Amino acid sequence: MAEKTEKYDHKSIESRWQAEWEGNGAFRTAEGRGDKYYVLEMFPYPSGKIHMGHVRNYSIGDVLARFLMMKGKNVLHPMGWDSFGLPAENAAIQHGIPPAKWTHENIANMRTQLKRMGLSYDWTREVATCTPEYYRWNQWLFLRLFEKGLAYKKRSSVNWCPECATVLANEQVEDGECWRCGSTVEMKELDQWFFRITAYADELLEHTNKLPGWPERVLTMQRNWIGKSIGAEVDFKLEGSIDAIKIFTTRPDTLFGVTFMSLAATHPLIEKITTPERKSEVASFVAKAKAEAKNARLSPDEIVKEGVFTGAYCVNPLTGDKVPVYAANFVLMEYGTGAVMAVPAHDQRDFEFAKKYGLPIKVVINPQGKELDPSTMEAAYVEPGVMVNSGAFNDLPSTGAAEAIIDALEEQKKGKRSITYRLRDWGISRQRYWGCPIPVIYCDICGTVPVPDAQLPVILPENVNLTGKGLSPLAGAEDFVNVKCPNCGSQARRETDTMDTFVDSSWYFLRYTSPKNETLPFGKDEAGYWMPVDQYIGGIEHAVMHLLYARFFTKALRDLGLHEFDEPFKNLLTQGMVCKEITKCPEHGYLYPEEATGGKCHICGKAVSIGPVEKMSKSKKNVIDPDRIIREYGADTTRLFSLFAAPPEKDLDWNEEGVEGSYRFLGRVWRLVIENLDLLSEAKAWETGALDGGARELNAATHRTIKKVTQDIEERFHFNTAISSIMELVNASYQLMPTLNGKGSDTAEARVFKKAVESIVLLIAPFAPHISEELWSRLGSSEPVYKMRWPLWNEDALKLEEVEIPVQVNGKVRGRVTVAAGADEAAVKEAVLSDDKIKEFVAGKEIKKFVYVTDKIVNMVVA
RNA sequence: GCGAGAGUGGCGGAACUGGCAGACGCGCCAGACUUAGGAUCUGGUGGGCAACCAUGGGGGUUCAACUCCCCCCUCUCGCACCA
Repeated sequence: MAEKTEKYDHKSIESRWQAEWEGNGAFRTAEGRGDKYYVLEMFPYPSGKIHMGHVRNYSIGDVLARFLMMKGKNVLHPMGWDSFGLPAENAAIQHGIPPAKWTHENIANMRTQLKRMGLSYDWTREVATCTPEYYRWNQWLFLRLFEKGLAYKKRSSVNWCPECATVLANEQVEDGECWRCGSTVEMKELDQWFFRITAYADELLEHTNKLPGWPERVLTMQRNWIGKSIGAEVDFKLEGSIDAIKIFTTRPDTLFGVTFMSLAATHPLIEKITTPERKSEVASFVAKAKAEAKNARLSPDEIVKEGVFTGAYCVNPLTGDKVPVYAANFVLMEYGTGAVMAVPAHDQRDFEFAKKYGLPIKVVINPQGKELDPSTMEAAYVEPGVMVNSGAFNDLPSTGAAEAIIDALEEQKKGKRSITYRLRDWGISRQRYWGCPIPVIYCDICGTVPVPDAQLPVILPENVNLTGKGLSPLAGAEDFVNVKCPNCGSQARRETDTMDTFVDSSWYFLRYTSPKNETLPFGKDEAGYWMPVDQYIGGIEHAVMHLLYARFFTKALRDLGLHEFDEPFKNLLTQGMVCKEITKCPEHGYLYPEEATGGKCHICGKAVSIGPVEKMSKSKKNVIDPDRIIREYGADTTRLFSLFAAPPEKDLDWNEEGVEGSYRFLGRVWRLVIENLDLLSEAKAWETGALDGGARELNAATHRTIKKVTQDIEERFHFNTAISSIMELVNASYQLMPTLNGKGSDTAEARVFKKAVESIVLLIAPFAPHISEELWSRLGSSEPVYKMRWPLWNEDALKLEEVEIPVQVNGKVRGRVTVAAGADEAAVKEAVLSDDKIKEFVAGKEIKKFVYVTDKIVNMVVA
């Protein structure tokens, strides 16, 4: 071993194996049946470059996929592009690049980057949502939903920027202003297409209880978003009118405590019922409340509850009491019926409102064994209790009374049981160019006509003038708009809105199961085999929108007979953000690290502050370019660090020293093999048999590590601890190295060493696949690692002959004894009491208690 | 305000059903090999001179608590007048 050891050259190793995998179609999915596993990472928007969030996301997925392949599963691990969306349009407006060109270049770029990461995707299944091959099925599915009444058109209000003359998505409205030009956003009524997601509200809610593989907080967020409330609708007749105010309440038990009525400022009845003498006051209040509603930045308790009397009265259907009708700023038109029965004694908002305007407070529920006094109450009593002042319902527990009161209302036809959801139907119309055309034609004679299936896809035209101004860019594309009615043949117009891009991503996981299918969006058999996705991995930011839409689509498509399962994603892993400390100059703000060499700002020379750790973002100048890291340290190091630095669900704190540590570790593994290559290629790996000393220890460590890595990956996704245990085995292998010197390759030491090294190379394969392949082939295998079986551990090898037991006296470790593994208490007690160190602590005292946990610990209580 | 999650060395983080707190890595300190080391290998590294003290704080259960129970504090995320 005189000559210098060959260096770990990540560049040539990684490019060689990537070419190898690509050349022989290494990760092409097997079509055959078998024990399947579908690993899916959320597909990216092709912005042009991958970022660290992608690196982390795909590294997690790739560990799983490669691990499961080695475990013998039939793995589906696809990748694609969520490639419609506004950035492409902005690039066109700002730089004159056609969106299609921009997008496809970005895809090509990012695909190269992903390949450089060595990810085990089956690229033959790649999909891009902006291609007609994909979006024709978007259109096809739209038509099926339309036929079932699950897609419909209605007028609704949208965010409208008067300066840009265009509609904005909610996320493009910042503090009530246009993100692009800063002018105040208005609400505008427009015809919009909707998907009737509310038809599935109950099932979407119910099935959150059938997703044990999802994080609880995601399920909670979805439940809150759906927002089911069970209660009753009650009609309050208006005095001197045939009209009634319909309210929704979850507290029918408080119906006898109603002392006034609150309507949303935009409630249609307000104008009708306001008495002439109150008109001007009400009008100015409504105007003020509307203005306030736009500026929704304030938290609810910062907004003062205000209202105005309309002059009208309505009648409590059960008591016949006459109560005044108010318009109030805290009542939402979008929820329930836009009208609320006010019970100040038992609702905090109503309480505050009543106090402010001197309205009566009537107690109808008392806490058990207590009596509330309205004149001294300081807050509403919202808990259950005993009914009072409620006629026939007095003395009932309030929880039961609610049911009884609804029964009475239903009997008298004054109300009924009712369920309200917070969830609204999904508005999918977008007045944008770079999206999937909605396949509908408007004919003056036939009305709204769906495009016949045979005419799909409705191709998105490429020669469109994009200015960023005006409604729907497609409206100006004459060739596109003007069309013959498929029904009657007369001149007609195409729908010029495109679909929300969330439609595209609501079923892409199904398309992957048969991406080339030309007769259906996906084959029923293939979907039946591969679905559901066994493990879905992505960011928490999609907790509600994407994941709810995808669940809805899955259910709707099931009811269309396209497949037969209820839920798309069996297990969900939401990975944490990638963060880094920020560097800030007191005068020049955020700086890139290289702008602050030596802790000084490069402009003014002032001392900069480092920290705190925040999510990587361009504006904070704390981004790290994955390309650079991969170039300097290699894909294996980059992957390894992003998995080692933190468990996947937690935020990851990026630091370059840590990356170097991972690089050093791979170098250590490299040398472990290369420096001992002669011995390793001659020796046969140890299997079973009696061992002692260092060989026995290393063999036990090997099997312990196999067990730990296997369990950490498959049971807990604790990749960080899996990696750390491999590091321990590497350290242990180095410890045995000196004893190998000069010994033959057929000694037990050499053979155990070989077993340890082989195991290390196989165990790091899912994390650092390139170096693993390289070392595996150097060890003499003609078969690649990805075709190897994952190593198994032998429980017998884990068993120890002797164990060292810590001995506690009164809860403090005072010594240790070594006993035979599995020794009984009597034997251990004898060993403990004959130990000199322990004797000191026990001398002259009485042993009150002796606790022995087999092979673990001794604790004695002495006094 | 409501809901969820989290507080452990200088730092990232371990500790699975209660059983030696701080695995592994970073950083730091020493030694070896070297012309040299920012390469590599080896050893050390929670605090305190010690007894002891230490897992956000305070109580409790237990032979034994980062882990279980009660109260409080802080931070992050989500929802936010939902009737």
